[in-house]
Amino acid sequence: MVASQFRPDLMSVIEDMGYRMTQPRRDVVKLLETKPDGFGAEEIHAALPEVGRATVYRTIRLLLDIGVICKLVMRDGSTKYSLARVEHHHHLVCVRCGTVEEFLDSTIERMVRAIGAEVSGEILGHRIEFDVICKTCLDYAN
Amino acid sequence: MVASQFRPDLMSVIEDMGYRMTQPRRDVVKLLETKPDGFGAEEIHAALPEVGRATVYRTIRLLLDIGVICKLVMRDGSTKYSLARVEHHHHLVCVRCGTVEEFLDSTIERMVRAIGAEVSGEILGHRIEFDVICKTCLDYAN
DNA sequence: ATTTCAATTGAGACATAGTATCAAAACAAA
DNA sequence: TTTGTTTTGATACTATGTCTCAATTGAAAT
Repeated sequence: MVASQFRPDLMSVIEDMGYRMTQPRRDVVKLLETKPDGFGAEEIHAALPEVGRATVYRTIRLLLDIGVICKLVMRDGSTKYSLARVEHHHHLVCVRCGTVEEFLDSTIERMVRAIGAEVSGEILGHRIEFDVICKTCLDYAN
Repeated sequence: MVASQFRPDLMSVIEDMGYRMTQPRRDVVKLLETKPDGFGAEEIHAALPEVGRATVYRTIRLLLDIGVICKLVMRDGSTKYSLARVEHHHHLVCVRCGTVEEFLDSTIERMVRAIGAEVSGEILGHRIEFDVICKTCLDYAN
């Protein structure tokens, strides 16, 4: 099951957390919201010359802390950030076109619980990413 | 089920792949084999002043390519490398003491197949890491 | 044992991603 | 409008890794 597209306005989330509504933050957030397939920090910085590099990184870190975006490590080791539409999910990353799709699956959560029972320690969290070739790319190849 | 400790000699794997047996490679590999809980590149470089930094990184990349070590991304975003005792496995990383345990589980592989049937694209690979508090650390806390 | 030559090395420059510092500017509450 | 805290931008710095290139080395062929 693919995650729904619903997502509250990011800027109001920042406000609700007690952070200030500044112009640089508005600029960064507004741009991020146009990137459904994830984004890199330098890409954002390049697109917003009026916002300092440090501020771009600080805003990304802030959004990560709040939990409204997540950090993805690609197969090639590079980093991408992606809007988090739902709280807990995993990612399907297309290795051909780079699109990132959120993935919700009760199978995974059942599995995590099953493994929790098997291992001797205590499971705190997990990171799961699937490398795929998405439908669009598959179709295009044929 | 935790992966077995068996592993062929790394240096002979390099040789078998047609790469040269050089002194720097021997030094790096010999050191890695003493690190069951993973290692960082700079840690290896610092411990081997007679081997150039580039060579340390090159050797690590070589071992990654061959598939005898794997790259782990920790919860804090830092990178660690870890000996791969078995070909396909996942990791249990203790967030307290840092030990890395390999993990083999048919549940995971069944799950991956099940998800493959659900998604529209084609699954090529996956990365799965569990953050845990290992038995030793749990016991120590009590 | 010596030659040969591609593979490998070390030094150091470069690249990339991100953090720290700190004076100046901008919010927002009073 | 004042005030005091947050936030910012410029820039230096750190960490991790790659690239370049002349010099060296391993090992295969003599």
